[in-house]
Amino acid sequence: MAAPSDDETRSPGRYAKGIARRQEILDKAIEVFAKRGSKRTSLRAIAQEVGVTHAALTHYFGSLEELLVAVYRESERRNDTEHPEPSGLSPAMMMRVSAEENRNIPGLVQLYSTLVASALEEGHPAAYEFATQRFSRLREQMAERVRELQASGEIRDDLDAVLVSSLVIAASDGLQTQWLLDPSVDHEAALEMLDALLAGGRDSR
Amino acid sequence: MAAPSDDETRSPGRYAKGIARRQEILDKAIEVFAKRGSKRTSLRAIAQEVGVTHAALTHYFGSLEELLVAVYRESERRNDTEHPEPSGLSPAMMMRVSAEENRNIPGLVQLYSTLVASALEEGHPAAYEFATQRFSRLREQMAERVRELQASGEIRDDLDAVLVSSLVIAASDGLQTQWLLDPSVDHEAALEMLDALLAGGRDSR
DNA sequence: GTCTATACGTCGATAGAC
DNA sequence: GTCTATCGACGTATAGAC
Repeated sequence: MAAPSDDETRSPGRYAKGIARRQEILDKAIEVFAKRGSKRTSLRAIAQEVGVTHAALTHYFGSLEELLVAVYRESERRNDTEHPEPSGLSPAMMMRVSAEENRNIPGLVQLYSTLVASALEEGHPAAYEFATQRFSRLREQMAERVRELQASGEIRDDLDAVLVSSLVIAASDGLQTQWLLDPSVDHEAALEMLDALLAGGRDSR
Repeated sequence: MAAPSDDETRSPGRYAKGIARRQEILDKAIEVFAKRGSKRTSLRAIAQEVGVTHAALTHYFGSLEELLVAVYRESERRNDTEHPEPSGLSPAMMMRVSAEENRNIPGLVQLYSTLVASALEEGHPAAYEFATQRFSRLREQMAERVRELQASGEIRDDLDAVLVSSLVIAASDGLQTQWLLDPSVDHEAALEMLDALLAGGRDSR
């Protein structure tokens, strides 16, 4: 929220040429991820498809993990700008909409899971920073929305907004995992049920 | 559920000697995981601390991933036998109790996340089988418990038991992740809130 | 400033000796 | 049944061409 608009932590300088080239490489890297599934995520494989040497990737991104974070962040940013989120959504539907968009890009959901899992281990600062920032930003946004809906009576006002946010985000992430492993898991219905519970209605399904 | 009591998919034979040796190595591998954190999970590092060559580990377990699955399964099995789950728990509390026990073993939660993330990618059959089995077994157990509590009036009977189970498991997993990354996330309170919502009470917190 | 070429150490896996 | 030896691939680091 307080962060500047773009990620400049590893840009080779603030000159237009370098930034443009970095962006160009990042674009191609995203294409590679979108085209292939979750396979072939090694530095050398990405470099080969992008058309450069693997050393060029580390030159611009510092490490494989930072490249992966950049790919995910940029993909998410594009989703947000190309498909701006409709307003007035319930908490669970907010998560559901963005999750559906991510799912259109093959490999992106796997990339997200990999980054979060890496963040939990020691020695992965880039993944850790990505995951903590993502969750805290998401919780803030969601909590604000929850408070609005509590004010308008659409969510029970006896619930802590931050707790509700953590719960909804957790449910969305976890349900997506279960659904990917077993498509018979109806994650959409489960999120709708959660929404109904938060609203306090008895007519949930 | 229908599976035999032990995992024999990669045992070097059904002779007592080989199985005993495998178990012995597995015991030491678990000690290594319990002692260290999530670090040093390479085949060679584990082998060194166990006191064998890395080739010996692949001989008994086939691959690193299968060894990791065996370590997690055995740890979970010991938890279940040493600390049998109290009966009469609510769904969210069931997850909370077992999660707390897992958290006592350093590195086990990270191992779980790594296995699930691997399961989502192609080319990780051992992790995939582990994750799908775990989730489906957990959902079955939990759904049965939910139905009991619905019969006794402690959970709203207008909710689908399987959906509730998926939701509770997802919330538990996701909240644990958020809590590990940011301990200010009160995952216990969030799970209690979910329990209260499922019960239909307005006096949740 | 960009990028290639190259080398280093480690990885998981495998083959074959004992 | 367990070892040594070896393989190809990995991420990373560095030197130097342009």
